[in-house]
Amino acid sequence: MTSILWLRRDLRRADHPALAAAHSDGDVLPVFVLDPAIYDSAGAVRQAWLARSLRALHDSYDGRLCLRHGKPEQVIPELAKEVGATAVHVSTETEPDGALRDKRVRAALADHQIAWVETGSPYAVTPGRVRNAQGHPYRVFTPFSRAWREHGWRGPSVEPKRLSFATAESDDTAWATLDDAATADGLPDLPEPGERAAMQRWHDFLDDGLAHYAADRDRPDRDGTSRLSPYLKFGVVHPRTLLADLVGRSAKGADRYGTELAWREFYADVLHHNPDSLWHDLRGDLGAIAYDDDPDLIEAWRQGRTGYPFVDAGLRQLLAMGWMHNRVRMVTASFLAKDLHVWWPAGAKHFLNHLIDGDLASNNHGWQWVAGTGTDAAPYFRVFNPVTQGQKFDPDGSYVRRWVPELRHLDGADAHEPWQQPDGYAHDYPQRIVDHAEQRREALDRLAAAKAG
DNA sequence: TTTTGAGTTGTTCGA
DNA sequence: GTCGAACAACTCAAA
Repeated sequence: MTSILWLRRDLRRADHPALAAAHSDGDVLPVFVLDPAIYDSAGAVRQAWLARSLRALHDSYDGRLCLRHGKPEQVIPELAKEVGATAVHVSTETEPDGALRDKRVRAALADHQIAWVETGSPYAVTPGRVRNAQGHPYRVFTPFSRAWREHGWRGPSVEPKRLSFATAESDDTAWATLDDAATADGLPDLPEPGERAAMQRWHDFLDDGLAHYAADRDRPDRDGTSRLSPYLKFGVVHPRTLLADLVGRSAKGADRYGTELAWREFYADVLHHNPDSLWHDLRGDLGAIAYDDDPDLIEAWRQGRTGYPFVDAGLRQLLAMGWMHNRVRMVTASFLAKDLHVWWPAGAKHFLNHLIDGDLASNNHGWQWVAGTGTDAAPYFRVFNPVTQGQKFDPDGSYVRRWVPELRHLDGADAHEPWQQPDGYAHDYPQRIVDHAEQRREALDRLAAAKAG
């Protein structure tokens, strides 16, 4: 018997339940489908990262990965017929578009009496499984995370020792497309692709980073995070693998890291139950908030030319690295939503376009949290101050100086307030495009007005 | 069923 | 400089 292992957000070989399931069916044909509907919507950085990750995946599957280009609902059934596969194995996809796509593929396969088998998902607990006592999904993080931990998860899946592969020709033009993307001009330095690099990074982090994680994770001027998000994005490493390694480590850092993984699972769960919340307010009942749409201000924000050093540093880091520190994601998002009064999807799209780790659920629900339209009925008055956030989390200004060369002549925390320095604008750093205190009041007024209206 | 208390990530003001 | 209170009202989990 031959079965197809259709890989999507599970580009690995280790700890892979769907692979184990396919293996137990007989010969395995590992396949990736380059679907223009998804691929074309990714920015150059994530395309390059996907391309390099797929090359690494091809290697880890002994050069047996079959790459095809096209619509999965056509490609997968055709390929199944071509190789005489009797089943298609996948990890469950829970993101809205992917879930719909799978429904179409599944229907097409059913027409040919080919089985569709879902085993595992990109999450330790598949979205939809964690429920409260009434059987309802959670919409508040803390109770979710408690229930999520209590629910527990399987141990890592044992990798089949000797895989027996089926083979099929790859689409050479698809590989060419990927190779072009992988080597495109102007790409930032990207992480080393592949499972081995991911695990190397993880073990380095366990050895050197975990002990200080709880404190350092909020410091963009330090290398305090695991930087595994690009690998988690495509399932090069599975969170279950990481959680298993954290067991028995009593340090605060281990607990905290587990909590951060729980956030990823929480937002996936929320999105699973509310697919429309991907691009629309989760809480549509808040009343109509008045938004602005000034293209010049939005473009200044995109380019990191707002005149607020911490904000600009983050936005420039995003363009330069394809990555931004989490703390700064919140601050820059707050600036767009609260200081420029722009509806969050514009910012979420910009992030997704440039982030190497751009994850739909985490990104868009993170934005909704900042905008106040998402989960967490948090106080409406939570508006980040871009200056004090910088002073607090980048106390000697080194993060700002790294990404904003116009401010490198300013010492220490002076870099956060060039307007306080006689030579603050000596190197053409832009003036502030809005007054934060004024716009904070404006944002609060608009929320109050929306409520009253 | 009703009630109670908590809710990632903040800021400002005044003592 | 430090610290606590105030900043809405609401949702939701749990007792």
